[in-house]
Amino acid sequence: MPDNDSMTPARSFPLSDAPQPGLRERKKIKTRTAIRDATYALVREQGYDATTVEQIAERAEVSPSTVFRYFPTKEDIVLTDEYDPLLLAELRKRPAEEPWMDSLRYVMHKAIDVGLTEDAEAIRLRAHLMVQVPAVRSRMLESMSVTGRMLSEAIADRTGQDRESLEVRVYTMSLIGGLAEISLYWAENDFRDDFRDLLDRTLTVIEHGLPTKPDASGTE
Amino acid sequence: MPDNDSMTPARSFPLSDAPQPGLRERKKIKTRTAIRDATYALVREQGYDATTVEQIAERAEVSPSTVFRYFPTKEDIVLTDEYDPLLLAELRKRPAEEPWMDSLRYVMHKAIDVGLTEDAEAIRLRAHLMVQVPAVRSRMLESMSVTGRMLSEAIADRTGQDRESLEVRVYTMSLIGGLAEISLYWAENDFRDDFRDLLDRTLTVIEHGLPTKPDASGTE
DNA sequence: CATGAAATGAGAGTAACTCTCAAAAGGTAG
DNA sequence: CTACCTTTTGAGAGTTACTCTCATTTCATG
Repeated sequence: MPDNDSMTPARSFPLSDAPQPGLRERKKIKTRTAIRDATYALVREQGYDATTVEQIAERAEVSPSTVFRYFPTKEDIVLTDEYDPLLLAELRKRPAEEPWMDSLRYVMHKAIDVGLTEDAEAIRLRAHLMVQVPAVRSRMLESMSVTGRMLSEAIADRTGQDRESLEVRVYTMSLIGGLAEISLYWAENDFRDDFRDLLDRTLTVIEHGLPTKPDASGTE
Repeated sequence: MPDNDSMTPARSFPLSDAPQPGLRERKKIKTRTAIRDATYALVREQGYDATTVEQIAERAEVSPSTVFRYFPTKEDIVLTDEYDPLLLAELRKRPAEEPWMDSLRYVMHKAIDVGLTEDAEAIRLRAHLMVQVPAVRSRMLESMSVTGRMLSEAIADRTGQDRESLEVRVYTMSLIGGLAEISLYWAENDFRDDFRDLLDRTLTVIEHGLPTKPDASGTE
């Protein structure tokens, strides 16, 4: 642990219930963030492919075995986060009368605000790697589709559909696909756009489809 | 059934322009299909993970090096096909007045009809692997998103949007995500459904969004 | 402090790739 | 058919992500 925990500042809300369950658990969290921080640093220095797990282990001061004990794949070290369950919880908290899309918009905005203020650098790096490293992009899509499965349960409940219906599954995955594309677009355009704007435009497209003619009254 | 070309029957239309450019090219095609057929056979016998590239090479009677020369990754052996450019071409052939969704529906139907009569077994195996092997699923999404990039150009042209606009990209990827989900749904339900029905229902969802209430008048 | 459980490290092993270079086969001109 | 050039192939060594096992260390608890 050469430097401080700059990458993971104090959270404004708890991610799990138990605050300080014991020395063992605290150490595990420390190891986890140490591995992640080491990875981020090395990737920034050398790039993703040039960074080996051995190097990561060395800098994080753990053994390579331990790295794989904490993260199933190298890609997971970069892109795992803990926002998903949080997002789901927030979503279920929204009033049932609220139009579904409004709920989604609200929750996504909130998630972005939190993420962008807390882990701005990490989020950009992640989006950047998504563009550049196919393996990371793949894993991201995979991970998002897992999120999607949970999301589809929430959507099914809200819209009164069967959870396993094709319609819900397709709708959710199309949502996920669209959301994934935001990050790529954002990173490819050097993070110039406001992520919130991109999100709003994306949700509008998914809600209403493509405008048939180029829209001159848009935000851009 | 080990040897003949049962896996790749005579095509009802040409995939590339040059028919018989020479012995060299013909041999390459033969090697390519030999590797693919060997892979399919081995995967059916032992499963995907248990099948090594060495075994594939042995059965295809080539060296492991050659396998990697023809396919960049093991997953690509399973899921590479040549339908994409075909599909794009068909799409551009549709009359410009035709509503966009109708064009897409028509072309996808055609692709499914062709694929399902020519490579029915292979397509099922592929869908099955998509469900079971994460690496294959990831690679499929990746490959579909490449297709998506081409698709988005066609969509952009047809709808009069900029090719690089966020809207087109998001729309395309949401389409891709939805389409990918069909295969998963189909395979998870043991191929009981008619793929064409699933496709129609999927396109309807993408076009009109989720029905707010479970629809009793549907096809099911 | 002692005892049990969990986490770690060390090391061997697998398999998907990558790179290099020499041999073989296809294509072409005399 | 022979000679020559180009493309393709095979052999082999090397890298790295990832797995498994087992002994050792570290925390928790009575």
